Amino acid sequence: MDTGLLNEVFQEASFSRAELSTVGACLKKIDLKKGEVLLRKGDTVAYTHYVHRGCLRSFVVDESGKDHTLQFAIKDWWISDYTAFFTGDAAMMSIECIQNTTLYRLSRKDMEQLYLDIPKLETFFRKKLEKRMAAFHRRTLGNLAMPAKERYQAFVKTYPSIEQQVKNYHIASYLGITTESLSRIRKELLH
Amino acid sequence: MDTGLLNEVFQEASFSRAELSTVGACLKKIDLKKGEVLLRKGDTVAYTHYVHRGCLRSFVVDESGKDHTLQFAIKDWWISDYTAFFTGDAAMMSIECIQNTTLYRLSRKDMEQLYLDIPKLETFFRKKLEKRMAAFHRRTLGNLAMPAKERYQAFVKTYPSIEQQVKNYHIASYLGITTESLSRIRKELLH
DNA sequence: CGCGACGTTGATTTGCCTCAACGATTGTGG
DNA sequence: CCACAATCGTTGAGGCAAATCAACGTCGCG
Repeated sequence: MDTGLLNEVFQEASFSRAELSTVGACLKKIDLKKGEVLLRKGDTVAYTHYVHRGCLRSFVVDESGKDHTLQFAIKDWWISDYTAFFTGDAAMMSIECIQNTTLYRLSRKDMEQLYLDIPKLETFFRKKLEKRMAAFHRRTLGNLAMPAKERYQAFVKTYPSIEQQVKNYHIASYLGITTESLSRIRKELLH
Repeated sequence: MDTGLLNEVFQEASFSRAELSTVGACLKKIDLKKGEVLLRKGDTVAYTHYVHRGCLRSFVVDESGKDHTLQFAIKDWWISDYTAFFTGDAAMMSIECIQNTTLYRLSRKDMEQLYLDIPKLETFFRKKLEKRMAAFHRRTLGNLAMPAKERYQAFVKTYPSIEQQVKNYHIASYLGITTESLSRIRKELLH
């Protein structure tokens, strides 16, 4: 992995050239086409993934067949089923590509070792995780509190770049409404 | 704190008598009456609490004044705003007693020190936290996927002892419905 | 060109909420 | 220990947001 890309991945932290190269040796590039599945519900989760290009979504399908998008991940995001990644349990969600995507994956095992070699890295990932948890928490509370129109507006405001990249039915599935309802909400918002 | 109680608190783990007494020295007993507030939204969170007797709930109030119960805690549970407890941010939720309650509290500072003295304790709490996160995750997914009647049935099945202890309006607030709706759901479930 | 995937629109239904009234239960002061 | 109030739970009527069902426009692509 080249230095420029590594600087991009870890831009927020300040790692030495040597540290970056240690980490870089553990990252493996993965190319996936639109529609390909990165993680299937029930799998054990050995990796977390940095998104360099493209877009993915994590989702669950309930008993009645309805599809619920939990998160999108675009450039510069990390994605995995973190509960399963850390506990070793089977994945509760699936992850698929909704565009052609380039990832760099990092295994749990390498991560443990890197934590020992480069303590700063543990802080880096802990902060990522805390941010993710807080975001998930906010989203959950938002879902409890807000009607669909406001949830949509909040989504557009928070993730403008995602809103432009993904299909309507994925946004609807993220908001927990049907494509028809989303269509009507959008119409209404054009005055 | 007496040995019997300490054995109860840490029953799942196997700590030596000396270790238990080290931990015990950091736990402080707190008695609270029904209605008293343990943690207020916006507070910084210095403690986590073991519930020895009674019942509490964590909750948020949204802009329209609606009350949303996030979790109940009865005997043998630990409760705090863990996101805030770990990050040092202001609490996003409040916690109040819904029965007269006896707690044992542990400060973040003592916890850090105990982790150094008794590494096994870190594992003990990490597992607690992972279980809590997974439960919260499942609940969130359940809320997305299930109608109110099924959410209620799932709640009764998962937490039968809580269902018997708390008021209907707290259960309704946990399920995200009104007391009227809960009343009607219950009626329907009696064939 | 024609087919499939996607988005929109309309008509109808449904689950839950709101508002309002009324029993039941609990608690408290006389 | 009773009386009365407050709290809590139930029931009914009416309304609304979003779902469902169904049909139709549009775009991209073999």
